[in-house]
Amino acid sequence: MERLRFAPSPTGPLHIGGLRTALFNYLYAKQNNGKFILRIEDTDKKRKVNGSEKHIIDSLKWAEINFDEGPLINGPFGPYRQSERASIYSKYVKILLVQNKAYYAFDLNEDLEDARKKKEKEGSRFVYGMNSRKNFKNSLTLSLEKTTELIKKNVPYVIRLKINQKSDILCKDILRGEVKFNYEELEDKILIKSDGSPTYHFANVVDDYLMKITTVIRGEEWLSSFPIHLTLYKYFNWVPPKFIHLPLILNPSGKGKLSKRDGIRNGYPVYPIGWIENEILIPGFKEKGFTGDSLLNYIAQLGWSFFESNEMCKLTKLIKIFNVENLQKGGARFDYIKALWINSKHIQNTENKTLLNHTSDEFKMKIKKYDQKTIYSILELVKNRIEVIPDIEKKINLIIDSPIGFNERDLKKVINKNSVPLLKSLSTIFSDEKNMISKDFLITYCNENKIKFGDIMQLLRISIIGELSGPDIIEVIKIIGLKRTIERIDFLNNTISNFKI
RNA sequence: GGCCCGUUCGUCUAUCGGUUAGGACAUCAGGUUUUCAUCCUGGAAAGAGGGGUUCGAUUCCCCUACGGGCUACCA
Repeated sequence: MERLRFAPSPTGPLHIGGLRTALFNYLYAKQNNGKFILRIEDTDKKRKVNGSEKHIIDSLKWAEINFDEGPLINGPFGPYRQSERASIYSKYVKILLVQNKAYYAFDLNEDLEDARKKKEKEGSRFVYGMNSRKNFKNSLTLSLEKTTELIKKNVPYVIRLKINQKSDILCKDILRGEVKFNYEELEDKILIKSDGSPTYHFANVVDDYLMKITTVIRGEEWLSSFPIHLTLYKYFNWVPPKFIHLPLILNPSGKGKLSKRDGIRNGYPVYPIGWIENEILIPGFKEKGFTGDSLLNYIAQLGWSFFESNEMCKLTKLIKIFNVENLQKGGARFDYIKALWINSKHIQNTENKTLLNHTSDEFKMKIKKYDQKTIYSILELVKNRIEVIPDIEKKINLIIDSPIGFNERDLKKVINKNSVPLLKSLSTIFSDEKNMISKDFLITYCNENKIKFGDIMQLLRISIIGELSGPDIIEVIKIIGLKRTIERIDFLNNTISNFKI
């Protein structure tokens, strides 16, 4: 059975790059009737951010990416927070230590820093590895007695992975084929930090093994540490899972990974749901009026494609059609305009009842006064003008509320010295019960009285909704009724009568 | 700088050696409409550059350029 995981660090809010990784893992798992696991990689206490784990879980929940095992719900391979698995890591690192595949290192940070700076001056990179570790203070250079003594004296130490082979290492990625690295350039990565906590590399591999992960789908930023991870599998004699390194989501300019700063600067969201920072809310896609389905639909097409690129897909369909073969290798730039377009398409394909469910409680109360048929017909009338969720209320309100004021620019455009008499006669003909108000009726009326049809329609439109653009005004009149139409015509007339033209 | 990954219209992408290089968003023009939006029709728009391999390369290989990732006791 396939078992996949999403393993974020709670160092801040989840962003859509992470959400996409979660999505692909989820799709692959579900497509194969497998399990999707959420594991919180909170090994770095210093970088842990309050509320982050909640944001991750809430975001997944909002997008309806449900995990089968994870914190809160648990499962057979828990705990699912790495901070709660300390004893496991120390048990496994001992195995490496005993087998001489890992070693203690007592170096001071300053010494390492100096070595780094020195190498940097020479124009190269410092690597704590097979060619340099002899110059440092570790259990490979110190005698056994000295090492035990230092440990006994509580001198801080880290445990490093020992890489000793002088050859290439071939790392197999399903998407990219075999990627070649050289062991000599690899660092003796720290496995256990001086505070006893594991680093990502170690905890991640141990947990993937223990949690029986079969396929790892993660971001390309992990490709360079891929050989370290495979070495760990080899040292433990474990069969590694399959690996897929996803291309990154780039910011719209293509310069660098999509980041929070870009989003704030350019006014688009980067988080699925909002995140509060310094007491201000950074809106997410949810707050901007996206549905979970449309966000998922959009990000699924960043770095992956399927035949009908213009087809709107819900999560259930994505599960069916997802395939690894169509994964892209190059980074994909984020395009908010396209995301917005997909959202509007999703909304327009959604049935009225569901759409109304998305509105505020206040609004739901408000529309209770109207019968359902009326509200549905209004919604049908305005549906193709809805791009984000808040538009639903806005567009319906435009019709059921009387305009509080008029758009001044539009008003100036249509009002002239004929407007007052025209409005008066409109008020009169709308009041006459004998008249069956329809488009044809108005056209005939215009022809008989030598009035431009457009003039009448524009006056009607601005009196009823307060501006010059909007849905079919005859339909609006049918919905709101003649009585209110007349009220609105009269109201406009009164308003402009006091106007200097 | 080093190591790794990548590169098809402005953007997301299709093409698994032979295509008038297709679609979508955006854009432009036209049509429908009382307006705007929707919708419909159409246009402009791409294989980074240079070498190979091949009867034939966007596709395979090499070099260069450009972009990205990594380069922490961060993940």
